[in-house]
Amino acid sequence: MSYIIIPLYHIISTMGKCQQCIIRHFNSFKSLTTEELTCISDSKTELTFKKGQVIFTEGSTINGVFCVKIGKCKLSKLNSNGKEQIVRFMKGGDVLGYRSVIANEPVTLTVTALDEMKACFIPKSDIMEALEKNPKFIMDMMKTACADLKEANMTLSKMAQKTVKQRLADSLLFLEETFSTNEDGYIDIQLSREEISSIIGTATESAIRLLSELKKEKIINLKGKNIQIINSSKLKNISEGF
Amino acid sequence: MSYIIIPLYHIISTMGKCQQCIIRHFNSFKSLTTEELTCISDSKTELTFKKGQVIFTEGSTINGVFCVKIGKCKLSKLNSNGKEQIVRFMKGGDVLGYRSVIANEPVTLTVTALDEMKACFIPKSDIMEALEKNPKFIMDMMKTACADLKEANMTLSKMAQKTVKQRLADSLLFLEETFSTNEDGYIDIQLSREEISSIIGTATESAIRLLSELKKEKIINLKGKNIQIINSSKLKNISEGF
DNA sequence: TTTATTAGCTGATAAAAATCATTTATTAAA
DNA sequence: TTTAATAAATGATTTTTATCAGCTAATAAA
Repeated sequence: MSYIIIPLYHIISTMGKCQQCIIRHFNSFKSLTTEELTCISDSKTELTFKKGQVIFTEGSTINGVFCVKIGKCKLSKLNSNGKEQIVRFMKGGDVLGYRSVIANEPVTLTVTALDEMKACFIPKSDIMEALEKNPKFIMDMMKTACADLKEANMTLSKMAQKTVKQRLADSLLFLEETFSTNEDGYIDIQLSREEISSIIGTATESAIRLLSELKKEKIINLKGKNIQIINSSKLKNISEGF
Repeated sequence: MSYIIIPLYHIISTMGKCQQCIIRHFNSFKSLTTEELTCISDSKTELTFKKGQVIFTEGSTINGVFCVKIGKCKLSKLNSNGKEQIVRFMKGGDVLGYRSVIANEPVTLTVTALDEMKACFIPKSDIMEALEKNPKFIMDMMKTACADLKEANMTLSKMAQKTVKQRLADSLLFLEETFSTNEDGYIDIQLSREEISSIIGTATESAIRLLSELKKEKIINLKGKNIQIINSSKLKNISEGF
């Protein structure tokens, strides 16, 4: 069993207080009492991760959860053939690693930063204590788990039943919905063609070909790694198989 | 929003007490106090479902959970193309509908009995009260949700990365592991070829063809709807892509 | 700046899987 | 039991998708 080692250079000297943190209002941590927040604030570690940096690897034991403040990351699984499968994304407000901490098991997914990320590492003991003592907190966490489960089931049935083109259309709509667009209208996430193919579970060449097709049909616009959805209703139709 | 209607004829006159029920030791209900069990026992409804009977449909609102005592059922989703996707199976000991009750949302899956089923319907109010008052119970439920989430993520990555043949091999191994074999060595679940294709997300003809192939290669044995795994290590190899 | 390396793209071909058509079993109904 | 309906099986064909090969563009290193 491997352990995660957090290098010292990640620890930022400028630590904020959890009590003043806005991010917590977007997740289960909103249910924590002032007392609990103070306790967590004292024991938390503020971390930064560079683009491409691995936060933890499949099989590792993590001794706490990561509350994502800013940035985006991918949660993926390495298959027996060596190909990566992206299972989901996380961004500011999401709590990383709660499943492993609650189940008291090693993590089953590898998490990699997709851009400059800031996250707070909160020790397992603090989380478990809050879960045991604060009924509102555990209920909130439970709802998060239920929402994640629903999402996973939906993705599963989409994956199994849709063609590659349908899945690509669906994923592009999902990415826009999840990460919004920047001032230029491009989806606010930068993914390589290989990563896009890892979301939809296809060969990189197929993903590239289908993206070019969608561009030719003027449904999307491509500019390097930037993707803009021009005709989202057409994309929705493709995703539904029409 | 549609509601579930439970016909009277389902209600069995011979109601057992939850306190004496063995099934509860296999799920979160083991954490309930005698007092809580008595309360649930008084308000529960014992139901039977015939093979093929729909327990609830995608989009319905359920006002409680189903504690499966005996029998098997499939949880599926109807896709836009009209094809069914089986997301998971449940059997004795499993709790059906907890996600919907906790999230306070309509169910997202359709549940259909695969054989003669017996289940206890426990009203939402009782479940919610127990969750709020019994920290051990909510923690147990939480662990169930986490286990389900882990499983869903694993299935997702398998679905996306494996070929149809690999998925079939994987599913057969999963079915044997989940439902064991009967005295004749056949997997103890009866599924139509269409249902098998709905697990792996493929055309029925493809599933049939690959099953025949596996039979020809003496890896499995087929006798109507009964399937026997003869060479599970070979099947494992196929599943892994070797 | 030049060179090396990686990522992205495109065509050709092979392999996998879906669809259509037909036949044969199996099960349900008359 | 006979007939009808449904499920399972198989062949032929088409479509989809993966793989291989080669090329260009973009990025990183010297």
